[in-house]
Amino acid sequence: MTNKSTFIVADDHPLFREALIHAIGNCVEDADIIEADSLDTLQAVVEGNPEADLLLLDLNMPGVSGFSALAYIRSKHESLPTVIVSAMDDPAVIRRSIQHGASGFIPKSSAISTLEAGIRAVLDGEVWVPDGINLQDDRLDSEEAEIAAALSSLTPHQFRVLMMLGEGLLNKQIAYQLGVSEATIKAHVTAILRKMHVNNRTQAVLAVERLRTSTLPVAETDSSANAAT
Amino acid sequence: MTNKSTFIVADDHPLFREALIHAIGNCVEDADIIEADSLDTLQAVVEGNPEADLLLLDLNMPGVSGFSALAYIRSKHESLPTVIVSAMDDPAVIRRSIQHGASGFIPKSSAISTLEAGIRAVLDGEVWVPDGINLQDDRLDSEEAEIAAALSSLTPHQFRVLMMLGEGLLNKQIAYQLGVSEATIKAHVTAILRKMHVNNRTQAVLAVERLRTSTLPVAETDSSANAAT
DNA sequence: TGCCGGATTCGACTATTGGATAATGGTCAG
DNA sequence: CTGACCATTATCCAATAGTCGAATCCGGCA
Repeated sequence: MTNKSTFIVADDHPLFREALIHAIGNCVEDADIIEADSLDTLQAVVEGNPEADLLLLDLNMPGVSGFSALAYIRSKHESLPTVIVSAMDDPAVIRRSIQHGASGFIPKSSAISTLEAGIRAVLDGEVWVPDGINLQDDRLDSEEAEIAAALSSLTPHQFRVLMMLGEGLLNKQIAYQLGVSEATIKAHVTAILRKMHVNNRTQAVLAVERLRTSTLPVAETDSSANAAT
Repeated sequence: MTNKSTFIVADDHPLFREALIHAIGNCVEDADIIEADSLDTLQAVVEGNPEADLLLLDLNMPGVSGFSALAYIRSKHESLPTVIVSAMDDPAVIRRSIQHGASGFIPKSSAISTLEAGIRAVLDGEVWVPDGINLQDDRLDSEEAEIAAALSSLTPHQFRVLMMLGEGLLNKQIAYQLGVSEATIKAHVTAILRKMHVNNRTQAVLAVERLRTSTLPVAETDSSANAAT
């Protein structure tokens, strides 16, 4: 029992899941593999297997945007090492992944041997990123950290509803898709707005969007304000 | 008259505007310079000077997100060459700028001589981008092109309102800031939703967000897979 | 001058959203 | 078992959002 490892592979692309599973097979013997191809299944699988040894997570699953799922899952399951497997190999994305709690980042363009090396390293407790990526001192943008903290305070249902808000759905549509009454969704939305410290759904969606990918450029922050007149 | 050039410099950072103006002075004699530091002033200036020779536009002005302003202004003033001057020097951003109609892209980190070279090249009718950037065949993402097309169908007021929706403002707040009644804003919003082919403000905001910066990763399309087996 | 079309404006009406409160049932930890 | 928290639903109410029709303004243009 104790030496049988459990892996969760979350990616909406079946062929890619297969590739990942194959690579895992080369890293450990006798591994339990659980697959997820959507936010729904991912949540169910993670909740149902809190003792899993590793989560391989695609940054882009249907129903989840950018770092939201990573930040959320990490906050709920701190003992579950998570490796991001993404088509983006932008250094900024890699750094932000680690800052949001990932234990590794493996570009989808990696060679199989690289992929396996990454998995092994993380299983050994290391933080693994591609060669040439400098993690050093830079910290998570404070605004982004606040949003991540707010996300971590959400319940699983609330998180799911928030992601659906992020698709521009009406309460009524969300209620239908989740099979509950509109009143329930309204209660969730109210709770979400409170926890995210915003006043309406549009602002909640904008907050989530900031965890998507590019916190724009360098945001001139400093400077003035005077400009106005 | 005819040989006096008019330049529009749009950037919210006064010091940087000054630097740009100085560089322009080294490129042409006797130039009329008009400055803009916000979406409001930019719109006013562009509308009021349709015969300007060149627009130097920052990608990040308060009140405008990413490529929205570029796409919009280009569609309304096709004869106004526009050069993006941005702190981002990501090749993808440069390519998308050109795809959205810019005649050039000059990183803010450029040497002054480079900046001037870029301005001269564009004034000569060329398309100028930093060395090493390959513009080649790739086309604008079709979804992004649809959004840009929708933006180009908006009236100036509608565009301004849409950008304010993008900040999560209420109709009431927008009405106050623009000095009109809430009913007017509601009418604008309705028109915007129609033209953008969406059902509510949140979806409109999400569409605009897609022109912000990173059309996420490479959208799995191709590949994948092979890595496997 | 006078007409046309689009942009802008606005009020009235309806739909959706946001917020407060309350009640029920399930789960989990102490 | 009991209390704490979550999910669910309902009801009621106030605020916001969105639609429709209409008046006004404004820049061409015959």
